[in-house]
Amino acid sequence: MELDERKKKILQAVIRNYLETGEPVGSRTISKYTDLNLSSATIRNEMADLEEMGYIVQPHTSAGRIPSDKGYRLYVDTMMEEKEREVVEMKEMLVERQDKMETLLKQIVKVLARNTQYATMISAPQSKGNKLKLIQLSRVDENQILAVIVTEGNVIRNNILTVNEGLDDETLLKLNILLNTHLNGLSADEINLGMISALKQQAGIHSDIVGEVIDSVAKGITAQEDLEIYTSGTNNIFRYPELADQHKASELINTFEEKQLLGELLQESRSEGDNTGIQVYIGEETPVQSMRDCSVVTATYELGDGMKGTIGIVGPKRMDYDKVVGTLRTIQTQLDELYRKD
Amino acid sequence: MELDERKKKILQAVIRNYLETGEPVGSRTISKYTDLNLSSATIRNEMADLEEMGYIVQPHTSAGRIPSDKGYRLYVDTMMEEKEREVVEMKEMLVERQDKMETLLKQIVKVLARNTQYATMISAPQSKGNKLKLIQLSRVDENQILAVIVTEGNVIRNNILTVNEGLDDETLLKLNILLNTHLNGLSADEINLGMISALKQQAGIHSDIVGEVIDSVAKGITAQEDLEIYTSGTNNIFRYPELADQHKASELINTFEEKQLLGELLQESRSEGDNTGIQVYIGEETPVQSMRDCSVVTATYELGDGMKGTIGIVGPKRMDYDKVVGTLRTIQTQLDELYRKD
DNA sequence: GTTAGCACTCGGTGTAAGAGAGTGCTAACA
DNA sequence: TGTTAGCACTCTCTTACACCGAGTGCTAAC
Repeated sequence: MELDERKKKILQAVIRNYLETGEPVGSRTISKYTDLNLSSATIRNEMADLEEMGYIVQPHTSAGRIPSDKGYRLYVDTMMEEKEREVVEMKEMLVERQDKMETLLKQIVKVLARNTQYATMISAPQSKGNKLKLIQLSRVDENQILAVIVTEGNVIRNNILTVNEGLDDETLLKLNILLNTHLNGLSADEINLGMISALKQQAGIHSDIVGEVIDSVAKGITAQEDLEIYTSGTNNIFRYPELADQHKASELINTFEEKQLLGELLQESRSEGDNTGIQVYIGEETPVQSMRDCSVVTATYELGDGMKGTIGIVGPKRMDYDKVVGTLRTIQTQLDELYRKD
Repeated sequence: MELDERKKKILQAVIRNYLETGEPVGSRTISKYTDLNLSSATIRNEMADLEEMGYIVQPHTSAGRIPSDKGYRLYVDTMMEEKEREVVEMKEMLVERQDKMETLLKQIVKVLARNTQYATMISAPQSKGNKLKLIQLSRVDENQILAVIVTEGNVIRNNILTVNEGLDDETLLKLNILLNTHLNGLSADEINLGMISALKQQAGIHSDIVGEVIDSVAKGITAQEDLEIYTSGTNNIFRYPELADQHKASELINTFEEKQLLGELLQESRSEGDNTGIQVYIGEETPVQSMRDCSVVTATYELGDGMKGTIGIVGPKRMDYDKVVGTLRTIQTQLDELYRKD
């Protein structure tokens, strides 16, 4: 059977209608809604075909039809009309670059959640390929050293290193200079073991302790660390009855609290996304178990130079894809503009 | 009417039973449960009295009784038998002091949530009265300066200050020395305006920019900042049917996500707590609207020297008070021991 | 190919009946 | 006077059943 133009139109009408109402949609509704001027009987025939082809399903015998995952997929791939959305508040909020990455990210998810009414998440930009701006070692205690590492985009990371012996001020100062002269401007993947051992040698005399410190710092720079993720609007899932039942809600909320799975999801979507950096997972396509009744839309964003992170929006399968994709696109653009000036 | 010994025993039995089952408890159950050897009819009479006195209520005419807020209150105040609880995992986890406060706090709430099966929260220890260990200014950009402030207990705070003119390295170094010599070892409330302006004077020549920087640092030290709060186990609320309905769950989860109200709650409980630092809010007693069907138990903890924070546990009103209070007590003790060594 | 008509299916709602748990009250008992 | 047995009563919860409405699939006519 072929999916001709008329069938497409009907499918689109079914989906649009279902997105709005959340109720199974029947032939009569379509007959009145569209400009096809067909009777409900004709629509019924066509819908039977669409069902046979797997684009729509009947929850039970005498109900209307709802889109299947395959139907949504077709819609997202070929029928969606992205609405370039004005993101309320977004502009004012982002006009001024936040000093701290953390604040910026928290704001983004919050605003996004308010705008879309879905649950949102964002992963901090990965520092891989991200340049080191500053390393600062300071003594906080007899044998504890604070290492502050600042990378491009003012991502600040603090590490406390415990050393066996004390280090005197002078050594520490030398170390600071040494590390900064050699490492600043480099990105994490440019800092390899060879370079580290060269540094250790150069540190010379106190090589033991110094080596220890350098190791820790190196680890601090390289470490993916536990991939920071910020979320917002988790309780929006209660807006959608199909997600709000106890079991599903609990699982979802747990996923959002644990954050680990979210990390993997965002991570994966980044490598998979198409050239626009936007990726849509519908129902079972989602790699995260607890989201099998949801759809997830992710967007990769880029701040300046190679600093990439991912934004994710989680909602019911009948989410407003047009709006969500449009909104994400807007944010991508705004972030890009904001940070390109560098 | 007087609350004699027998009535107390019956009340206690009612509460104990209700805590376990979550079902209204009837006279027959009590008659069999207790060692009072009274018939159900007698119990019925007593229960009618208890209801009249307001300690128990009947959800509807032909149901058993459940404790009222007043009943719980009496129970908590006079009948509870704290169980000194071994906190599973706690010991291993805390044996080694965490380098970073953040990690420690996250671990505590997580372990606590797993142990109690309730929702948990913790506020970071307030730096008020908490001594400054280190201030470190570093330049990250032409006109951006990173101020790292470390206080007792290794609470690290990063601030990025934007200055109008650049500062040369030498000035920055001087500033570092100046700030550290004068401020280290002081607590936030010892650092007042007079001291700041004295410092500014001393900074002399570059007074404008330097003043600006000092101001920012001072603000950084003093600022309550947005009171950091960590939570865990929010989805535990789904374990308790009386909290799991859509509306309540949504509200609760929202409260836990927003965190602001939690902050106020923890803050308040700190000042109110009795001498043991443990405070129980039952139902309507809670200052947070969304928790009016919950009970909240808070405990103030102290790390070393004046660094106080608060732990909170949120569950249904029929929470296992004995266990929760016992657990919190244990944690108080352990944290105290751990940090007293200083 | 399209449409009108019709029998059929099935979920949702409303009502009624019955079971079960628990109470309050009365009267008898120690 | 306090305690207990007995009983009628109340109220929730479950089950069964009927009914309504929405929607379908099919057939026959256009």
